[in-house]
Amino acid sequence: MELGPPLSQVLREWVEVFMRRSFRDFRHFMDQTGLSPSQVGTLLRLYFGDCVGISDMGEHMGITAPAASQMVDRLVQQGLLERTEDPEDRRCKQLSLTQQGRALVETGIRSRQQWMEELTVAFSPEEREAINEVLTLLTRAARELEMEQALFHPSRSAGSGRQRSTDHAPDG
Amino acid sequence: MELGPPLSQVLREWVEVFMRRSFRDFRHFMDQTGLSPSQVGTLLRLYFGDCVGISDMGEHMGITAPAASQMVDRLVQQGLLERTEDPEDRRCKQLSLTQQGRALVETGIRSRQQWMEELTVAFSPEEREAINEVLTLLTRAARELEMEQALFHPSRSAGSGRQRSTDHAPDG
DNA sequence: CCTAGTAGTTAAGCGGACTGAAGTATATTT
DNA sequence: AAATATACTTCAGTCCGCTTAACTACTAGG
Repeated sequence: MELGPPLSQVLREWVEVFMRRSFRDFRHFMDQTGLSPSQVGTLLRLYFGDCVGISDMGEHMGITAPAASQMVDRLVQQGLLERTEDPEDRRCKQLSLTQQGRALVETGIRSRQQWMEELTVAFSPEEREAINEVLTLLTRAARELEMEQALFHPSRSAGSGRQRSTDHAPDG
Repeated sequence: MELGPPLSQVLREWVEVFMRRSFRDFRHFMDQTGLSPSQVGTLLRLYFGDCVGISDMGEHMGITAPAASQMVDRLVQQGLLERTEDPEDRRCKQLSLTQQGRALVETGIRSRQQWMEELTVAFSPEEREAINEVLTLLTRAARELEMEQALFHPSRSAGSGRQRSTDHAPDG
C-alpha cells in the first residue's frame, strides 16, 4: 500500500486553500453589507445563540461597553438586530436577530455551502460518501472541542477588567 | 446499509462550524496585528504569489490606487512588505513579503493547522487515513475550481463591484 | 521634443469605529 | 432610605482608512 503525504501536510494544504477562500469571502461580505468585523462577529454570535447582553457581546468582540452599545445601535438601525428589555432585570437588554439579520447570516453560510457543493459535485458516489463521513467526523470533533474550550473560557467574566479580553491565543 | 444525512446537510454543518471558527480567528489576527482587512488580504495574496503591482493590488482589495499606496506604505513601515522598483518599467513597484511578513502569514496558517490537528488527533488510524484522503480530494478540487474561476474573471476578483476609475480627467 | 498615457504618491477632507468620562435607569446591599 | 453596583447610553474627542484632486516620475508615440 502506498503512503500518501502525512496528514499534517494535507491539513496544512487544506488550511491554506480554505483560509484564502474564507478570508476573501469575509472581506467580500463586509464590503457588500458595509458591516464592521465586530458587527459581523455579533451577528454570527447571535445566530449561533451564544450571547445576549450588550456589554457581554462587547467583551467578546474586544471592545468597550460604549463601543458595543453604538455598534449594536447601528445594527438595530439597519434592521438586523432587535434590542429588547430583559423583563427580569430591566437594566439588561436582550439581543436577537431580526428575520432580516438571520437571513443575512444565512446568505453568508449558503455562499460557503455552495462553494463546498461545487467542490464535491464532480466526485463519484463513493467519494461523496467518504466526504460525507469524514466531514461528519470533523464537524462533531470541532463541536466537542468548542465545548471543551468554552469550559475554560466561561463567557461571564465576573468583576473587574474592562480590558480587551482576548480569547485564547493559539499563536506563538 | 444505513443512510446518514445527505451530503448537502453535512456540508452545511461543516461550513457553519468552520466559518464561525474562521471568522473568530481572522478578527483575532487583525486585533493582534492591528492590520486592516485590506492589509491582511494583501499579505495573503502576496504569500500565495498572486499579484505584484500596487494599483493592481488595490483593485483586488476593492480600494482606490491612493488607498492602496497608503495601505502598502503602512505595511512597509511595519517591515512586513518590500516595495522595490521594477527595473523594466521604473514607474511600477514590485511588492514582496519580507521575512517578517512571511512569518506573520505563516503564524496564521499554523494556528489554523493546529486547530485541524486538534480535531484529528483523537481519531483512529483508519479514520485519520480517511480524513487524509478526503481532504486531499477536496484540496485538489478547490485548487482546480480556483483556476477555473481565474480564467473567467482574469483581473476582477471577489472584490466589491467597485471599479477603479480610469476616467481621472487629468486635463491640465 | 512634445503630447498623451500610466504607476504611484501626496494632500485635504470625510466618516466610521473606537476611547474615556459622565449620565440615566434599575438592582442590590446595608 | 441611602449607598453602592450594574447595564447601558450619551458625549466629546481621537485615530484610521477611505475618497477625490492634484502632483511626480516614468514610458510610449507622433
